[in-house]
Amino acid sequence: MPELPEVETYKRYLDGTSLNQIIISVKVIDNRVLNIDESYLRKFVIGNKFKSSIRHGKYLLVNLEQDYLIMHFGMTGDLKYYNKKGDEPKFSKVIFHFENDFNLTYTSRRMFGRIDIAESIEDFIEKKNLGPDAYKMSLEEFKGALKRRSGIAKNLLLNQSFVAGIGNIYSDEILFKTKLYPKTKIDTLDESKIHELFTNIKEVLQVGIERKGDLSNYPNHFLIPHRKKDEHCPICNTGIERNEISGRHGFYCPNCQKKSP
DNA sequence: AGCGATGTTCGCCG
DNA sequence: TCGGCGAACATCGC
Repeated sequence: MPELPEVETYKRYLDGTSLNQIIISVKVIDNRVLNIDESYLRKFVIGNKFKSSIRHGKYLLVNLEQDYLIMHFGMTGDLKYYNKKGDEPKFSKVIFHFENDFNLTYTSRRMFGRIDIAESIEDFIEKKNLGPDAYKMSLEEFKGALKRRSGIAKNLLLNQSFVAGIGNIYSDEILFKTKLYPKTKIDTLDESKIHELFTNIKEVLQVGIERKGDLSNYPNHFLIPHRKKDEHCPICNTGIERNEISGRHGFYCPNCQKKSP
């Protein structure tokens, strides 16, 4: 489920369950989710503790004593903390077993997520070429990220090198709230629209985090409950349209989100 | 039973 | 060089 609000929810879940316990063992059920050798993962993790965690974009970086365990969740990743042996969740791929006999499992159905090790946050962000975190960035950072950028608004929001954390669903929601046609060229926006876009990125993600990334029960005036065929805009009742940009399909209101800004 | 899916990456092309 | 595009990855629920 993971865009930024979901990953933030996973972070808080991990922080609330799994910190400061010695990791006794690691069970790798499917090593395709590992970017590193199994033995290398063990070497860094076993006998260590998760000290704290940081989320950058859709990545969760868990601080070991020195290094970082990096988790990315792809489209179907999740974390579960559980005790009983029989409770091992479906799609578990890597399980961290703690001294108190509880386990934290990283699950992935479609195998798009990855687990990695990094020596520092800065190295990792640089290696992945990630932009500033969409939720934590300042207006100045956002404006900095926009410098020398062109292209259409939807693609830019999805581009993790521009700003990290926004995915397909939240990009649609942000564009909807800002009343921007998804293919609006970003360099045509004036200062006040840029500011509005920034504010809406924050507000939409804030709501997402408050709702723990659960998309199933959003207020009606959001686009999220209307992301399907034959739905109507909750603001103006125009039929919601669907288009495809760079292989992702998105939804928008052709009346609220007019082509020329 | 086929289609589609909240992500990333890579190669191609303009 | 950059941006847009499409494919590839892999799996399962609807």
